[in-house]
Amino acid sequence: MKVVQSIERAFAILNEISKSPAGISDLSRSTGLPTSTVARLLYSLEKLDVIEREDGKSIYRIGTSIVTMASSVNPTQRLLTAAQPHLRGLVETLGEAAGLAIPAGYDVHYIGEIDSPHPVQIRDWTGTSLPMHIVPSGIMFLAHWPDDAVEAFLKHPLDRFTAQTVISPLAIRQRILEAREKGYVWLFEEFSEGINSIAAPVFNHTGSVLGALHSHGPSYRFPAEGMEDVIAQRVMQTASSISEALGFVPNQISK
Amino acid sequence: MKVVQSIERAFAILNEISKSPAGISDLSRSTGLPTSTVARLLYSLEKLDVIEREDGKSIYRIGTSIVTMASSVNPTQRLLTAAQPHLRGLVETLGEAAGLAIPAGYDVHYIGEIDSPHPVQIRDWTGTSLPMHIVPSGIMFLAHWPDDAVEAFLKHPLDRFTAQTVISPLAIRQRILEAREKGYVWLFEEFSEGINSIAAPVFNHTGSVLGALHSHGPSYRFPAEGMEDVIAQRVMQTASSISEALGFVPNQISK
DNA sequence: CAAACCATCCCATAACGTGGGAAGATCTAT
DNA sequence: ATAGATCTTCCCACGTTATGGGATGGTTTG
Repeated sequence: MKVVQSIERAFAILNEISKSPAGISDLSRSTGLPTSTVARLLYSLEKLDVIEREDGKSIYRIGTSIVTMASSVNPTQRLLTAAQPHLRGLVETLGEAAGLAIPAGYDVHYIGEIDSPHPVQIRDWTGTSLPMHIVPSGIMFLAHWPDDAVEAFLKHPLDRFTAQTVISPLAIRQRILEAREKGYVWLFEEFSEGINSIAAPVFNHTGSVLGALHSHGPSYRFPAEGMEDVIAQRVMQTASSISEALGFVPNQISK
Repeated sequence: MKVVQSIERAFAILNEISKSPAGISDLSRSTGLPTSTVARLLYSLEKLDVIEREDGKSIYRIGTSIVTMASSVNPTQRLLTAAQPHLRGLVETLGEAAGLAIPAGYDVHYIGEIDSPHPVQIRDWTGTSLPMHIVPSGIMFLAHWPDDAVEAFLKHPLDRFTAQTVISPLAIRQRILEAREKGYVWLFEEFSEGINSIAAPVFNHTGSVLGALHSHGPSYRFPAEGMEDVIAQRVMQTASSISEALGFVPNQISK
């Protein structure tokens, strides 16, 4: 089937406008369309509240209807969709499960995962929640909280899950600093004996932490000897790609 | 000029989808368009990343390109545009200046105003900032902060601007409670001798406070004898209309 | 003050979107 | 399991509808 021409053109124009507001002839040049065509499309879009302009002026910008539509999308849903292909890629290169989590109070909530191809694999945690201090995604979330919020967290009871679970506020603070600096965290058998895992943060377009990407596997094979750093790089890189897919611009200079 | 048919139809479909994701025949029914037409438009929109669907399924929902476009709009800009007609209306009915402000740290930042038609009028504060405790918009912002944030605010030095300025933490706490309950605040000559003002909050689509609407005038005529409540109602009503224009749904039931 | 630029409007032309309908896919009820 | 109901996808002849050249008038620039 063929894409309807006028719609394709309308969205070409919209994309230009969203990059930076512009007038008819600017848009005619940037899209390569005749001015009369651009004028007609702009007229239509304006009538439909898709774009707007200052009363007299003829500089068009994105209008209310776009914002309204966008506000109807569930951020979690969006994270999942945007991340899907990247998750797949990560699972393929690592050979281990990879998934996504979002913060929910003092817990980490698992929202999606792609399982490892290995016959020996970790169960899928999707839909469940775990305390922040026992999983790397949680440490990553804490690392992006203001200090007083972290202190409040450290004051509430911190359960021990395995012999390795770190529950000392001092050690957790240290670990948070390290997470901030490195951009990832490894946790070894702190939630469950025999499971190691790593996580890196995913940012939304405003630069705040929307969720975390993690990968985990049985400790006998994950991470493979001396591969901690290589894996960390891959995970961070994948997390960055997801952030970018969500509109996050790295090294953003706030205006 | 005439609105381009396919574009009009495409956005009719998009609006339906943003209300709730749907398939071809649902949309055909809700828009009154032939299924083949809907199918073609959906195909086009999907190719352009305006809508998306789960791999196999055919339930369409709003896609990345819409969200990306929307994320490019400056919330303050949007507030100003959406509020414009409502501000005008308020100035007309009250006969006094009305404007908008947003929170900025412990200050209130004035972003726009429409002046009173009176020859005797207050200067336009657009672009300037004032401490929260001396203007009603500021009290309104404080009223929507969590208690511990308010306490932190009250601990920092609170300057006196006029003989009437309330700087006692106790009195400000009281005033905040009243603001929460009533949904508006009057302040009488607390920022400057001879100026009275009132403010009400404006919410965004998530229900958080985006800014505040205020109106002010010379104290010798504003508010007119016994009109405090009537004016308050008008201001609150206008603020609500602006909130709704921004996608805020009153009495929202979170799902 | 002229030249360059821009938004808007008009209209003849045919390209393009349209929608009926068929075929295939999927779901539902018994 | 099976038939019917319902849905999505595909095709194609038709003519409605989008198109773009160009003219007009307004605005900015040098």
